[in-house]
Amino acid sequence: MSRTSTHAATPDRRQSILSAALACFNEVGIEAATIEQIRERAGCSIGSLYHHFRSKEGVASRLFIDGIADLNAGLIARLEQCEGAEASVRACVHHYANWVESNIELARFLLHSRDINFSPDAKAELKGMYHNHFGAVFSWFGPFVLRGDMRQLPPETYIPLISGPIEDYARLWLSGRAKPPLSEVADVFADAAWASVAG
Amino acid sequence: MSRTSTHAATPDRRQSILSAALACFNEVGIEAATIEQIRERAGCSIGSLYHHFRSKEGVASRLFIDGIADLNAGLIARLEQCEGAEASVRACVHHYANWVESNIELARFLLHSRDINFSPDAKAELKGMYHNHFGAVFSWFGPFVLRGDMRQLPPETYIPLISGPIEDYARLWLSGRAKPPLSEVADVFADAAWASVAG
DNA sequence: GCATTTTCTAGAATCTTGTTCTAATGGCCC
DNA sequence: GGGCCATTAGAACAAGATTCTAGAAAATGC
Repeated sequence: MSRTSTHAATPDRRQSILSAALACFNEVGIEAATIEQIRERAGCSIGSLYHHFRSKEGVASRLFIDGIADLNAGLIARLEQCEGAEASVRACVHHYANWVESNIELARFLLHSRDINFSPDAKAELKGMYHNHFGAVFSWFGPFVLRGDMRQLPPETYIPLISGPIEDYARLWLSGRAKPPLSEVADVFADAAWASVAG
Repeated sequence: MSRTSTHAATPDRRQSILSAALACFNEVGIEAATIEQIRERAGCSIGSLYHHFRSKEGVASRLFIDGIADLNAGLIARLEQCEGAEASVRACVHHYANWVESNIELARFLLHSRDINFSPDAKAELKGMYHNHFGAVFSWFGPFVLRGDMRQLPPETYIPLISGPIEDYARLWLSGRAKPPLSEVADVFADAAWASVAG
């Protein structure tokens, strides 16, 4: 048809759709955001949107999965530069705080959206990711527990103990209900995290 | 029209709709649950459903608000029977654990649904509730802080420190990713909570 | 360089589903 | 009985997600 600018090749349609969707989702929520709004903001057609993502949930899933992947990868990278149990535990808290402050919009989306209707594929991808991540985390911390630097507790309790509070606070902060920035309170949470798992 | 049993007065349509909706929401999520599914499960008509609740989100809002109200009221009642800071802090954790175990379906809904599109009315109701609740909680704990039984920290950090871990664990447990029941691990979290805020 | 295949874009048509609207039913009080 | 209100029913409507067909651009093979 007419060679309007809309048909302007494929610079990074995909990315522009993700950005547009992130903004829309954060403004009104996944459910209330319409394809039309996302389409308009991304400056693309419906067809294009559905070509890159299977559905609206598909866009949300991609944002979610890539976001978590980035957060997780950063943690592993940071842990590998830590010496000892205490530094590692503190790093978990500080990494979380840093990441949220550097990725505010994405963090808002991740922490706000617990009920995306993942497709079977997305579910599988997410499950695999979690499996690898927790595997890596536990093999990092395992030796500290064995050596007695960290207390032995039911395995499923470590993550809530270490990350639960900072995550909860991040939600408060992102929603505007808490004022002190994460960087300012991160030490409080790092202290608490270490105190709760120290050997 | 024909006097079928469906038109059977008004025993508690309202409640049956709420129960049906809760089940549907938990099975497939708020967005994916259709009015038709809820209607069928509740054994009522569309008109009846919309008579009792303004919209689908209206049903979700009611479940959410009433759930939070019950959880909060229980905490206040329990705190009033506590002597001292440590017992109070521990009570927060244990109350949370008990409540979730006694209200599994509702808890699953509350902890899973962060992005209900509340109507302005619902938003106002929720805001008022939180205001009262946090007011009550802080006036309960305030004296302990003044007296030095509890550490002085940025006010917004107390709740994440005390409730964050058990809440996070509850999410894990409700989603089946953690096996030990809440009652079994609650002490771990109560210890951590107290350690993080003790004076 | 040209043919072909694959990826991408476009937008109309369709289909699902939330919501509104009108009519009817049952109890209740006078 | 007759008016009145709360409740129920289900058809009609509208909004919006998704599918479908057609065509344009890029990539690939020769």
